[in-house]
Amino acid sequence: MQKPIQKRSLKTRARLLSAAEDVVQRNGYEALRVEEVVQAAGVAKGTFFAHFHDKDALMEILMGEKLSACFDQAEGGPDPKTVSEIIAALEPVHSFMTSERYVFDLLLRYSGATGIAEIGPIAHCFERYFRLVSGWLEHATVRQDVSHDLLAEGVQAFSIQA
Amino acid sequence: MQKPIQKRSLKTRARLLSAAEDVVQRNGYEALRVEEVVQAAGVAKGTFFAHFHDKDALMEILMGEKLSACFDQAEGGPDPKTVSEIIAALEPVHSFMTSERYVFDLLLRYSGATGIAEIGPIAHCFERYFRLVSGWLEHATVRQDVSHDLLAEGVQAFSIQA
DNA sequence: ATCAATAATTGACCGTGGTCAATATTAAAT
DNA sequence: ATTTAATATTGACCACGGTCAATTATTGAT
Repeated sequence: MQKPIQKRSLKTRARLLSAAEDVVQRNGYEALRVEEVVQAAGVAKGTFFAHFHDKDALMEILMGEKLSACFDQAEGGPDPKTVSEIIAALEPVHSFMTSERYVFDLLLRYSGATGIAEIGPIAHCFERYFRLVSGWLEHATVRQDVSHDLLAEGVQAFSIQA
Repeated sequence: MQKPIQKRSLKTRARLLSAAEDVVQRNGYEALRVEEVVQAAGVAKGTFFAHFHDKDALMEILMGEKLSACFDQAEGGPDPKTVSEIIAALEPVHSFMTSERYVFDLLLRYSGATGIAEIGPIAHCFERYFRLVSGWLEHATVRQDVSHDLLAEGVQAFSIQA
């Protein structure tokens, strides 16, 4: 009993996302302007907000995709065995997280640590972060006196503080 | 060799702060509008930004004062000895932190965990949080296998996650 | 008291995120 | 092919944070 979606709508949404990626590529996340995106996509501003609840919602999608790509890469390679290997494997993720203050703040806000809000793409990525590290720790040469889950949680918390 | 401050300026600043407190009292932090504050204070909008770099700077001051008051109260009473007593003593702080999502997000952003920014009133409060809890833990009946500082840090991290 | 230097205030103006009634397009039913 | 109901798009408009050249008030020097 949900309203059917016209294919025109899907195309428009794809154009908006593609245009947004281009804009980010050029000037980074913080500098993105909705006006710029809709012009590049060739639609009116109102259309943007028919597809995304607000600017942050678009950002969540863009950053979620970027993070996912980082994790894909990290999962693709061989499992890191030592602490420094783990750090090296996570480097792309952390590099992205700290690339712009705006990015970091938004990631934190939607990480799921902060809230009631329904689970979004970024919170999903943080779960993946946790599972990935936890899995690595299981077969790595690290301290064995605490559970892997707790350590993974520690790594996550540390990465946020640092 | 710093520019002298006229007393008129101090009065204006005091009026702005007082007006802002009234506004918050009525409708909470999130709903505060700069326009409303300057009207209540009887000054022009430009004056506001001559006294505070941006809206967040005012919020930092207001929330910092509120937090400080909570800590004053917590420090005034007898030292809590058990975990549940500690939780009870910190209840006003945590209650305030979670009273509005906007408040929580802003506190987190200026907590000092996130950044390069120079230390402000909120980061100062978080330091106080740390020292206070660390001091309590020294004479409390809690696990002794890890340092008090580490435990205090854990409490702080926990309070942020929860 | 007058003047000069500078601190403080003003308010019209701007940029940008977000809204919504009006309009256009789609697609199913006949 | 028409009609019709639902979906998608439009763009003028608003709200609100922030800017800055122009103006006014203060203060110390003479």
